[in-house]
This record gives sequence, C-alpha cells and structure tokens, in this order.
Amino acid sequence: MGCQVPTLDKQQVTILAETFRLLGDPNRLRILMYCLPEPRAVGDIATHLELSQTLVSHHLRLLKGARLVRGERQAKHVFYELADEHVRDMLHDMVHHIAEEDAED
Amino acid sequence: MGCQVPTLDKQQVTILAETFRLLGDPNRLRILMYCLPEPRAVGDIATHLELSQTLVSHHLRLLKGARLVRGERQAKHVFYELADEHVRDMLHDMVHHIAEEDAED
DNA sequence: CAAATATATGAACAATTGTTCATATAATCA
DNA sequence: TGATTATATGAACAATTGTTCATATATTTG
Repeated sequence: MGCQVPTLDKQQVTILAETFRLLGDPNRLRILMYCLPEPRAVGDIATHLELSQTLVSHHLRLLKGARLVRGERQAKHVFYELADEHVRDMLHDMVHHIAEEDAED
Repeated sequence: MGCQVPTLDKQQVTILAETFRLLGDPNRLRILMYCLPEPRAVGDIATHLELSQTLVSHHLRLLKGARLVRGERQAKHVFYELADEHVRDMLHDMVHHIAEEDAED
C-alpha cells in the first residue's frame, strides 16, 4: 500500500487552501514561474509578462505574505525569487503531475 | 544542478492555475481530503464535514469537471473518489511540502 | 538639493465566486 | 403506482478578489 496522507484538521486544511488559492490566479502563477529560474526585478516581470507594474507589485505582496517569494533590494531594483526549495519543489511536482495528466488523454 | 521545470506558455499556466484555484477553497479541499482514503457518498461527506448537501454537490461538480474526482453510482448513493493516482500524489506532495514549511519556523 | 527611476500603497470598481433556497431528477421500496 | 431517500441543478445574493488609477516611498544621479 502507498503512503498515507496525514489527516489535517479543519484549520490546517484552510491554511493549505490559502496557498493553493494564491497559486490559483493565472497572473500570479505566471509571476512565480518567471521567477523560478532566477531572481527577477519587478519591472522586468511586468515587461516580460505584459502586466502593469502596479499589478505585479500587488501580486508580489500577496506571494510574499504567504512566504512563497522573497524580495531583495539591490539599488533601485527589488529582485524577487522563490522563497525556498520547498516552494520550488512544490511547483515542480505540480507541473509534473499536471503535465502527466494532460498526456494521458 | 536540480531538475528543470519545463517552461509553460501562457495558456498552459492558466490551465494549471485553474486546478490550483479549485484546490484553493477550504471546503472543496476538505472534501477532497475526506475522499482521499476511500470513496465517500455525498451525504456522508456533508454530514462529516458539517456542510449542506447542496453545497457539497456543487463543489463535487466543479471537482469532477476538472477531473480531480470521479463519482460512481451505487443504488441511491453516489460515491466519490479521487480521479487517479496523480491527483492523489499531487495532494500528498503538497501536504508534505506545506507540513515541512510549517515545521521550519 | 531637485529630477529621474523603480517599486509600493490605498481607494474604487467590475467581475467572479461561495453559499443558500427552492426545486428537479434518480433510484429504491411499500 | 406513489412515497421516500439520495443527489443534482438553477437562480439569487453577499462577499471576495483581480485590476486600474492616482499617488506615495525609496534609491540613485545630476
């Protein structure tokens, strides 16, 4: 038999859901994916994804609040990157699973 | 160097985000988690999670639409279970990562 | 210092979404 | 068949959320 998923109580599930919710917006997810390979400046993200600077800032604030991302100031620029390896692995796993599901049609 | 996450285009990211969005609601996620160990009837889910039957049905319809869950009728009851092993693994991985992130505080 | 560049913040609005209520469909049993 | 149980559906509403606009803060450079 496979691994057991530990049972989470109502509150823990809500916390987990909160993370999923943040990943659930296309633009926010695109921002995360773009920051995956290397730290990116806000303006760079906005230009590359064709989003307004304001919108990118708002989204980054939410992602930062959930510790999915962290930003480091270098002179006039603030570079954002994934907060840690767990977030990176998490995205990797999800993309992997989604890709495999698509392939099975 | 670690594994590379394949670059997804705008549309693919949107599809991925759609899955995350569905997992982003606490009640929907609780329903999924409850169906993780074994197939569950709608009424059972509603009772156990203290949600209205209507609400559970609505959520199950969305989850089913995204192929996260599938239902099988047995007489008067419809039993829902996770659609496949990918969904199961996906949830497992996510819970795993979230749990580890919490533990690092 | 003022000007310029890069990012952040707050208010406001449109659109989406979770939930409820009322009701319909499906299946079983008397 | 009609009655009962289990689930599904549709409309309506309240609340949340993504986005924009205007403006503020921070950093560098003249």
